[in-house]
Amino acid sequence: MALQNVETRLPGAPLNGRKGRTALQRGEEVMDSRFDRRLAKLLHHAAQIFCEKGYEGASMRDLSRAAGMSLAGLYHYFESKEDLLYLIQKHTFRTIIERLQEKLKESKDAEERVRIFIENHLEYFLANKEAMKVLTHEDETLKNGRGGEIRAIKREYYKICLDLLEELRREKGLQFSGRLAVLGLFGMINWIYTWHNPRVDLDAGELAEEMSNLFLRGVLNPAKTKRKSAKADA
Amino acid sequence: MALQNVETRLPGAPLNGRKGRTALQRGEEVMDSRFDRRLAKLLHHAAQIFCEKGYEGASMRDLSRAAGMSLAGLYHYFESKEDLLYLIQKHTFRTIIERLQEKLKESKDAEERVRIFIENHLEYFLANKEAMKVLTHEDETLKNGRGGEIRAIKREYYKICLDLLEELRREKGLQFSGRLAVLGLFGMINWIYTWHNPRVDLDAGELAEEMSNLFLRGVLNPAKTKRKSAKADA
DNA sequence: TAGAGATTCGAACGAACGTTCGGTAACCTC
DNA sequence: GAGGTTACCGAACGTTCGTTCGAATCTCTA
Repeated sequence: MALQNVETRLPGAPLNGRKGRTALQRGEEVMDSRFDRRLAKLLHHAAQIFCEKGYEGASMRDLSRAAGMSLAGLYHYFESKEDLLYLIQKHTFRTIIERLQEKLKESKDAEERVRIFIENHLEYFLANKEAMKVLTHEDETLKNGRGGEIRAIKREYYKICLDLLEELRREKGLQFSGRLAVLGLFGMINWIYTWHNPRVDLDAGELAEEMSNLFLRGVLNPAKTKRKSAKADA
Repeated sequence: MALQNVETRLPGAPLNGRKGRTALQRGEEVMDSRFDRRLAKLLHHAAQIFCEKGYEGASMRDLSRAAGMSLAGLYHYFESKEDLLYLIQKHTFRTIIERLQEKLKESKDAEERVRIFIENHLEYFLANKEAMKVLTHEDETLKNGRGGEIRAIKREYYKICLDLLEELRREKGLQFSGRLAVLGLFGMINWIYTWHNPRVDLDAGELAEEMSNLFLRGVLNPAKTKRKSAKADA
């Protein structure tokens, strides 16, 4: 799995060099070259720093220190700080979607598939806390081209969840707003980075079950309660 | 309602000046002086800018431009950029808690009180979107003294919500984790700033009712569903 | 209306920022 | 082991940052 953008950048002719690609390839496939592996480590360090200080608050010098590489040396691996954030977000998002689609193949039951969605999200979230915080916390940071691309992936993820919920609604003959349900669910599961403490809180699997129960009971049960008016209408 | 910290700063001897307070007071009470009113407007402009660009990404020059005041002039009203964020967060938090406690006096019914909590939160949230985004998005930005003070108010707010839910649980004889329920609820209602569009989405009251229903059904209904194992255990 | 304090400003400070450049060392291939 | 590419670095560039300072103006009271 090569992290970099294959079409536009190859090891051997990596960044601003427009001097003809001398591609380090085997057969047709770009390999996990040393370049790729080093870049992956840099992205990991960068995610930790962006997580801790925020994108704007973190400096390239912080990353240089954490990665044990000179400031100038970093720019061999990506073309700008913005590009760095883009690479982190894209890789994180694509991976979580990829894993989800793999797991969704395991069930055809609508409710079960929603549970798979939640469990996949939380599992990846808690195993990659830093990157996932960067993904959710800095989701308006990127602008224009790179921002648009990330936003497109986000819509894709949203759409998957919406489809799962509407499938459930159809199957059980329920009535609820898909949009509201998706966004309510996203709120619950994305908010976790603000509070989860592995020493105190449940692990991913247990948390996923609890949150699935909470959410699904809320969605599945008929709307029996009517709002009591606190004041008599005047 | 004076915005500033009365004990440490008064109009007339406002900031770095330690030259003896000549307090502009009437009777015992500090008034909404011109100083207070101008400060309130600055906080409003600052909230908009912090909301748009983030705390770190926003510059004092941005604020100077938006407020139509010189860069140096700003420092007559607060002592630093960090103080500015602190004043915004403190005022916002204190106001939402104050209003909540006022409204909670109107009902003794446990479920109704939870609904009041949600409605109050969403009402204030949507009416003060910028300040509330700054409150939630920059909640780890402040450190040390000022950060500790804000975190204390946040715990207070958390505790109010937790007590409401445990009151509900006791009254209805239910079983659920209060912590998980509070944080799940907070996720749903705080996440809103990332998606709410007033031209498309429900208004505060309707949204509060929908979210209350979703959440309360999830909490009130018995845990009937057992997790179906997707794979037979191997 | 004189004077004291509140308010505002232009200009500048040092520090930190993202990025670039020319060069050196390490590596791989033949 | 020569030659070309990859990997990396020290030093610096130009810009922007938060903040300060002394002076000018405005406002209110006595």
